[in-house]
This record gives sequence, C-alpha cells and structure tokens, in this order.
Amino acid sequence: MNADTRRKIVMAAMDLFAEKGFQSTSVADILSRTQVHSGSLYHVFPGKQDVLAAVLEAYRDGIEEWLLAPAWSGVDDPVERIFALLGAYRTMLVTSECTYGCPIGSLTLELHEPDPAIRALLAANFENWTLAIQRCLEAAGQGLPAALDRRRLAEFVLTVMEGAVMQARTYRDIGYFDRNIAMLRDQFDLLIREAEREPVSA
Amino acid sequence: MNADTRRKIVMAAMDLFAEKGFQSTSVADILSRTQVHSGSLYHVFPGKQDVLAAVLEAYRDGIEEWLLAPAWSGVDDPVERIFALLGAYRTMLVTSECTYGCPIGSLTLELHEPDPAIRALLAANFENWTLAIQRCLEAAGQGLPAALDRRRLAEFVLTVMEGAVMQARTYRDIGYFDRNIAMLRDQFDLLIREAEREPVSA
DNA sequence: AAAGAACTTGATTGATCGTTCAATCAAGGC
DNA sequence: GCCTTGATTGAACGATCAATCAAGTTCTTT
Repeated sequence: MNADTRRKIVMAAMDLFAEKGFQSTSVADILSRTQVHSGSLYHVFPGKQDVLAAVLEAYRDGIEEWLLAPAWSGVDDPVERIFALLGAYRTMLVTSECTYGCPIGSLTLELHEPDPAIRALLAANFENWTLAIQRCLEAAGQGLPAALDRRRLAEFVLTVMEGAVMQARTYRDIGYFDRNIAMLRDQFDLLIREAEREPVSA
Repeated sequence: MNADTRRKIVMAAMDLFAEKGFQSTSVADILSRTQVHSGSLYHVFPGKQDVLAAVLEAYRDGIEEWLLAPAWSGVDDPVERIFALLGAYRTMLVTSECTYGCPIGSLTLELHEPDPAIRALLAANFENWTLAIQRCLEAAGQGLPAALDRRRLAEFVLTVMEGAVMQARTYRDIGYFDRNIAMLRDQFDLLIREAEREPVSA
C-alpha cells in the first residue's frame, strides 16, 4: 500500500473538511489539491467516508503531537495549560477570521446520522480531549479543591470551548469567545481560592 | 401569493433541516413531504437557500410562542425559567434519542461559508435566545449579585447549552448534557449565595 | 530478467442535485 | 364570453457528484 499517497490524501482532506465541511468537500476537491487521481484514491480508500474515518483517526492519534505539545510548550502550570489550549483555539479562530474553530465540533453537528464507525471516532476525539484536560486537573493536585469532580469539570471545559467557538463563528466576532473563556477563568479562580482555604492533608 | 403553500414548505423544511441538516435535505424531500410540486416551490421561493432563510425567520419570530412560552408555563422564578428552558432542550434530545438538540447550532456549524443574509439570521436567532436569558437574569434582581454582568452570563448559558447538546449528541448519551447543566446549576447556586450575603440596597 | 503484484491514469458511468419552463388551470373583472 | 393574473403541474435540463474500470506503468520477488 502506498503510504505516501494515503498521507497526502488525509492531510488535504483534513484541511478541506475543516474549511468547508465534509459534505461540501467533493472527492474532486481532494484530488485537485493532492495531484492524486481518482483511481489512486479509490485504490487506497473504499470510498469518501473512509477518507473521513482516516482523518478522524489522524486527529485522534495526533492530538498530543499536533495540538497539546505546541500549545503547552513553555507552560508548566496545569491550570495554565488548560487556558493555553483554549488559546490555541482562539488563534485558529483569529487566523481564519472566525470562520472555523474546532473541526471535530463542526463535523459532529454536520453529520446528523453518521455511520456508527464515524460516530465512534468523533466520540473518541472528544474523549481524548477531555482526558487531556482531566489529567491537567489531576496534576493540579491540592491547587484545586479535593472534592472537585475532575472528570465533570473536564467535560465542562470542552463544553465551554465548543460553545464559545460556535458563537464566535456565528457572530464573526472573537469577543464572544473571549468573554466565554473569561467566565470559565473566573470559575477557576473561585476554585483555586477555595482550595487555598482548605486544610492541607498529610 | 399563496401563504398556505409557503407555510407548508417552511414547516416541512423546518423539520427536515433539524433532522438531516440543510445540505442533506433535497428539494425533492421537501416536495414529497408537502405534496407541493417543484414549480410551486420555485414560484414562492427563488431557491433552496431562500427556504432556509424563511425557516430561520420563522425560528426567530416564533421563539416566544414556540419555545419560551411552553417551557415557562407554570414557572415564575426567573432563574428557574433558565433551567426550564434548558430542560426543553433536554426533552428534545431524549425524544430524538440524542440525535438532535438545537437546530440553530447545527446549522451554524454545518454552513461554513454561509450567505451573509443567512449568517445574519443565525446570529439573530442566537441574539434573541441570549436576550431571553438576559431578561431572566435582570428579573432576578437582588437574587443575583449586583455586580454580575448579566449579558455575559446570558452568553455563557447559551455556550453551555450548545456545548452540552453537542456532547450528548456525539456520545448519544444524555448524561453528558445533564452533567454539564449540573455544573452550570452549581455556578448559579454560588451566585445566589453570594447575593444573599450582599447588603440590601435602599 | 521474467513474472506477477501493486499502483496509476483519466475517461466514463449512472445517479442525484437544484432549477427551469412551457403548458394548464382557476377565478375575477369587464 | 373573453382576457388577465397568479398559481400549479411535472417533464426535462445541465451540472455535479461519488464511484468504476480497463489499460498502462512501476515496483517486488524470485
């Protein structure tokens, strides 16, 4: 199997699906951007949907290298890492003039009756993202209240990111993103102050 | 102009766009569900996109009657009205087995480069929703901290709703919606307690 | 070097899409 | 009875789509 052809297709499809969505991207779009011909694409992939699956697998497997590592370089504090990650999404919005933010979120709401395999991959991407946040919250240790449900808060951070991206895109105004993230920041500040008042355990 | 034909088309399109999205709904789908013929549709609307615009106008103009009034019947407390509205979205998710929640949110992320008129209508729908929440927060008066930025919190409520719907849909699990709303409820409880500690102004 | 497997090429297919339009119909005014 | 106006009908159109395939080329293996 030609791994290079496959790689080129997946990378081009990644960009196109993020820019225009899955349905608005034609196979011809992918072909013209990659200089790959239709026969080659269908030699590597059974169909267009399998290209999408490969893209979602690439996101899932590349989250550490392509998203977390760049966002976290030079940031050590676990809580700051969360907001550094949110900052990465802010950058995506700003550089695209608020036309796209989180590709997984867009695909999730675009595909109403997805193939079970596709739905599972979308969920796996969310799960990986949530786990990354959860690990930050756990790494914060006594900097956050002991009774705090880390998993729940991690899901909530994803919720706020996706909702904030959606509004910034709709209004074409980064202010909507910023104000929502500021609300989340206030909430974290409260949690941190609460933890400071707690007795330090042995 | 035949207002009945127009009404039938808009109502059918409303359902279809919510179920399958805009792009996955063909004009033929709308025609077959309404028993209207293609010539009639194109006599009333210049094109498919104008049907979408009419649907978004219907949502915008019907929010009071079709969303707020049913959700708020028998609920007087302003803060409880917010969670009653969120409960309406929960019901939509449950009755659709977590396949669709907020039609505006779905359309927002489905249409990547929307016509400016369409984008403005999507924004107008979000704006109406946010204003409804904002009015609740203002109606709460001294039940919430005086310094609280009502507008910001209203935007945040929309953010949490959309993010929670997105996760519930992706995982096909209402638990993700419930936990996120519970997080928001905790935050409101904190605000209410904070307001109780405030001195009552003259 | 021979044979076969893997890959590429690009024209082509058939289905589906949004849209058009000439023909038809119904109703009211004159 | 005739004309006008607005609405309806449904066949047809051109474009675009994902997918196919037979022929050709390159790589691998022995």
